[in-house]
Amino acid sequence: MSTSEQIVRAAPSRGRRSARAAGDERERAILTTAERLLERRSLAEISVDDLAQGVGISRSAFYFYFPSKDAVVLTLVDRVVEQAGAARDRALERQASDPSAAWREGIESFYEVFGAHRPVIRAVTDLSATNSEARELWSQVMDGWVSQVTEMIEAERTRGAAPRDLAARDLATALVQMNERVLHAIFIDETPAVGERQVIDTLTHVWRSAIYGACDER
Amino acid sequence: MSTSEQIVRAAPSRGRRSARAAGDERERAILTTAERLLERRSLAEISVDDLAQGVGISRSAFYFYFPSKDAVVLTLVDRVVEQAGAARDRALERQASDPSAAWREGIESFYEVFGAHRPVIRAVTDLSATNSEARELWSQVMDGWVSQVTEMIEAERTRGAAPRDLAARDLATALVQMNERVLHAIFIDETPAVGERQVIDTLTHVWRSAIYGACDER
DNA sequence: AAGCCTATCAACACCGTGTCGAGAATGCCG
DNA sequence: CGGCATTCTCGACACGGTGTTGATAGGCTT
Repeated sequence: MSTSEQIVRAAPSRGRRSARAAGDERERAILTTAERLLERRSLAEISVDDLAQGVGISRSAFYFYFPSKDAVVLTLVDRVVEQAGAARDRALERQASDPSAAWREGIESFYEVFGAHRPVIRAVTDLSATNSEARELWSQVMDGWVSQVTEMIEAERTRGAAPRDLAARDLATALVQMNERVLHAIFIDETPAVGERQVIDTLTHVWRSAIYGACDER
Repeated sequence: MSTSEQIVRAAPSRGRRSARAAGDERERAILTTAERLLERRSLAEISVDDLAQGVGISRSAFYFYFPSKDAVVLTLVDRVVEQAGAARDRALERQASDPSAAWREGIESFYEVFGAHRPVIRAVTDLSATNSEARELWSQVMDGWVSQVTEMIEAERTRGAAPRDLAARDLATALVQMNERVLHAIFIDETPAVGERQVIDTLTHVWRSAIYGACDER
């Protein structure tokens, strides 16, 4: 806890050109408005004008703060990405002490990070249809999870607890993508979808059996 | 010439208002043009004008044949859906004779149906971001697969070959969605993605172990 | 007061969509 | 043949959304 970040990450620069100003408030207001609107409507149904009106400025004033609607979403996503990274690291630490429980906990954090920001998740996947930056950002997130899981699988194999039939990375990729897809379906109320009450059990079962189960018959 | 199909299938009606005409040819030309263009560019990068020019008619003439760009894609998808249904039924028949081989074969047909129409698949997922009809159509396809797989799992359980830990339908949903996501990633060259050579093995392994493996520890 | 940022907006140019009404082209029937 | 309907095509328009630009206002510094 006690996150004492004094230096703001010089990072992405998706927002306004210059830093520092009273209008920082406006910038944040745009972000929260976007998140609020995304709870009710899909990204495609939200115009720059909606965003501007939601904050009480004109459409063109919006462009002072963000170069486009997409940039707003990407900024929102950046935050979630950061949280996802933290959750991932926490899950890794846990593995050292209790490998068997780690899978379920990893899946749970996946669920929580995604679930806490459903509108943002929905927006970034929608955006990925048209925006390559969104695709790259998201694939970076996925890649982080996959690498993590690959390492974890390999650790279990080294320990002698898991068989070596498949390339660990392929297996990890399939499992992580399953989680993404299954949770996404739940969060946007698709049908068919796994029941939300059972989702953790279901995913955990598939993970465990796939990782520890031998590949008897080819 | 001599096109002697007098009764056109009363089917989907996505296309032109009236039936019957020499312009049937044009309608088909639009569809093949769309499929061709989708091989190079994403749906968002294709305008109605591109489609019209590709066929050699004016943009407004296009609207005589289809009410919108989306309708063209949906028509294309209808075909694939039909093929998917056929592949699905074939897989089911196979199960009766050899339950153990059926899983792999089912996954292979999934792979083939998807793979044979990559541009169309890409288009319908992109379209789902903005078009509810696309979402419904696709979820119908998924639901078909899930129901099929649920039955197959239950058959194996009745036979005493598979344990009953999880709700069969939840498990089936997770597995089918995994396939969708994993194959989709491969087909649109995402990273991370499972290696295309190993994908059938990887997916089959996860399916088998999840279906036949007991859920030892909760 | 002069000058410089920050912030705001109206007006404009642009692009893609979908509609409408005015006709060609084609074919059928009397 | 000539008249009429259906099929098809197009130019012109209205609309809605995006992103840019140039003019301007207010505040803070020096």
